[in-house]
Amino acid sequence: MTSASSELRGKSSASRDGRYHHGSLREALLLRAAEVIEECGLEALSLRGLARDLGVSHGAPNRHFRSKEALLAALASKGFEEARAATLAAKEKADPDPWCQLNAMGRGYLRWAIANRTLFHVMEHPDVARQADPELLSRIAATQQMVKDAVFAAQRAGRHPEVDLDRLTLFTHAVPHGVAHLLTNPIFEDALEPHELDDFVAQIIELVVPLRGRLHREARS
Amino acid sequence: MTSASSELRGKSSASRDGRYHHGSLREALLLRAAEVIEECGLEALSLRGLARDLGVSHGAPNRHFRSKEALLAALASKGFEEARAATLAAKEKADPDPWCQLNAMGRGYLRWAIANRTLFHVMEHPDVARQADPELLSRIAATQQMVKDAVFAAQRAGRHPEVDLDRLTLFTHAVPHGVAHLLTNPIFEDALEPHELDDFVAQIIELVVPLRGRLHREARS
DNA sequence: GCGGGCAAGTAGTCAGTGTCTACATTGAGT
DNA sequence: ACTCAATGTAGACACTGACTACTTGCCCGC
Repeated sequence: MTSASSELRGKSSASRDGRYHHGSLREALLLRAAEVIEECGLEALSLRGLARDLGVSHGAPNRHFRSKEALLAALASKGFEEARAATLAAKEKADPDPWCQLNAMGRGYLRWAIANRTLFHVMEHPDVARQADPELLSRIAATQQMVKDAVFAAQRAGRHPEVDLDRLTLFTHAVPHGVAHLLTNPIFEDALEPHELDDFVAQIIELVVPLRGRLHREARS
Repeated sequence: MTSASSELRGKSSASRDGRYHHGSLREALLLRAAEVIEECGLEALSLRGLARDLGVSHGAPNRHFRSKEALLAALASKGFEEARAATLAAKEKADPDPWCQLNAMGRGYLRWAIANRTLFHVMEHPDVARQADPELLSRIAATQQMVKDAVFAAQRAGRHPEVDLDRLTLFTHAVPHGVAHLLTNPIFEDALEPHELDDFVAQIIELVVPLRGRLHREARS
């Protein structure tokens, strides 16, 4: 197992100049961790490497995260919160029609995931899910509920009334989720030009929550 | 980081009795690795732990896998092959109508993923994708091509003729993929009763490749 | 203002890990 | 029978996560 971070890449951000206390080590750790994962992969992440990069002693991270998994859980928690916020923001910018809102949410979620692939992958890491961090769990539950509510509203407005709500929610959630997963996987070389991203996302989501024929004025996001 | 395997759980299968050569260490390693990941998580997997469980010295696994990642890649490769086989088998059992075939493939893939969640997760592990094992890559390409061909056939038979083939393929692939991902994640307690699995899978896939109104006699699988 | 208490950083240690060596054992083919 | 490549062994090295006891410095009540 290689050592990751510090030697492989120039210690990115500042090795706090002399001060005994870092000031915001917790946030710095999370930030740097995301960088390292992005560049070197999840297995290459090490608490000691992070400590080196930030110019603190190897034990310092333990003051903020009981374990490596706890750090990952915090990262994942941050990711769920950001994803939820992005999805919610997209919803609120959209037309009040439930179909439009659900469509906008799908696009918002998918765009966020593509733009934040590292967090997205950490969120889905099975080892993260395995531990029951209460903050993490509550944020996940909040995301789930948000999706379910929107799916319910759209269902009342005529979208697949014949299907059980939970199943419909799962399906609806799964599409942007799965697409993001396939797209952000290094296996599938992401031949996705930035300029066609909006169009791409819109067309994919249109397959799940079709807006064709519906009113179509919605705020740009 | 805890030590994983051996102490936590009784060494499952045989510590080869005295023989110097194990006989089929490679396969045994892959099998045991899947067990350990299933029970203790991916991070808890260790080559030394596997060696202990199988009763060989700590260096033996290196004869078969250059690195831990190589072992994971082999596991993933096996997963892609199995998934492809399961999907293809489902296709060939189905009615020759392209819609029916695509629908059957989706159900076959989803059922396989639910039944083999461990392999499924390894296949998607970003660190696995990061390394370019040629066997792995070719199997992934084969899977992709299989899906694309089936989507193409269904498109010629009238399914979403307005959408670009690559995008439609991505969407079609993403649904069972995403659903399996959400379902097999320990976060969402899988309140999926085995007896309702077939019905559940069918209803989800029906949302992607609707068969309603089409001929509906197909072999049970 | 000052002194105690406590959060945050340090340094050392320990078991466990991946990966590399050099060496030992086997079995298959000539 | 003899070779030789494949496979397993044993030891070493640098690294890791996690624990400990110790140090530093900031904040708050007096």
